[in-house]
Amino acid sequence: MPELPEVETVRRGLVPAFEGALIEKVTLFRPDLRFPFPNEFPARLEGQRVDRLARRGKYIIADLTGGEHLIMHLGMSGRFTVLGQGTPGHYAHQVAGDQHVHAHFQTHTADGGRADVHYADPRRFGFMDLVPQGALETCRHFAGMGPEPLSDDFHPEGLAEALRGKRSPIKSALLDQKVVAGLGNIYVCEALFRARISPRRLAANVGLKRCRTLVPIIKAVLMEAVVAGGSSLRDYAAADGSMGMFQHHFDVYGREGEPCMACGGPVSRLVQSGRSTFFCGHCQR
DNA sequence: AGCCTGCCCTGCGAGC
DNA sequence: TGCTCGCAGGGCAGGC
Repeated sequence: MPELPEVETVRRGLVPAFEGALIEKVTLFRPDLRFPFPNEFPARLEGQRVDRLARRGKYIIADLTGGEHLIMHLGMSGRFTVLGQGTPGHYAHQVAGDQHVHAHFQTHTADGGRADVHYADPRRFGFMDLVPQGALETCRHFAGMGPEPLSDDFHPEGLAEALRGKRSPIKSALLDQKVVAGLGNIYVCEALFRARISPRRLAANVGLKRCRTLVPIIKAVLMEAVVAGGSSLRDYAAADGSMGMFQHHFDVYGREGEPCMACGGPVSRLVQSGRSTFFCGHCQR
């Protein structure tokens, strides 16, 4: 899954089941996702309470009372589903019928309710990890990660500085989580279109002036997408199973050959860093 | 040092 | 209908 808006939508969907909840039981249906689960993973979670469910870039972070942080990344196809106590039959059916259930959390929520949360990831690009208290910023997942795009830490001056001298195309630079956290292929394409900046433009040639345009646009695109519940293409759904809606608002993503919303010319596609870029060659310079 | 390519893995739709 | 191919929202190791 995906980019910041989708991860944020999933985080919000998990809050009722996780935040303030006691993790009673953890079951692993296989020993690994992309990487092996941490040693003694279920035992280190069971009996822990989740103080807070946060997000950093495309990661969801559960702060555990015992001190460790549970890091969750959904990769490309990871999906959390929250099932209430009232649907045990439904849950059993899903577990029996779904070959891709890789982890299952049973929680006792703060208001006395119970929830079953399961994580399934067909493509297994996702992973979970445990990080010691106080080591979040220095752990391998977050060391060097760029600012949160929706925070005040992300501003035109900072972006211009991060891009200075960079020889890669702006498209690739914005996908780099060290430049800014949480952006992925969809929202970079959309933001560059709105900013009328060519994805091929060298990052070094996106100076402060263009950053003053680009930064507010990145924030706007992400905020709109969060409000819409993210974008559902193939794998993504929120933790309650609902679909995001922002895919209906794409200007360029996935629209190769279709008319540009601004000039009516055809939307183009090219491959950069092995990924599809969608853009309007007429509007974006 | 920093950039790019290839790879991890499975599923799905398009095209034959 | 059934096969193969290309492609998919991410991140990392390795090579240059």
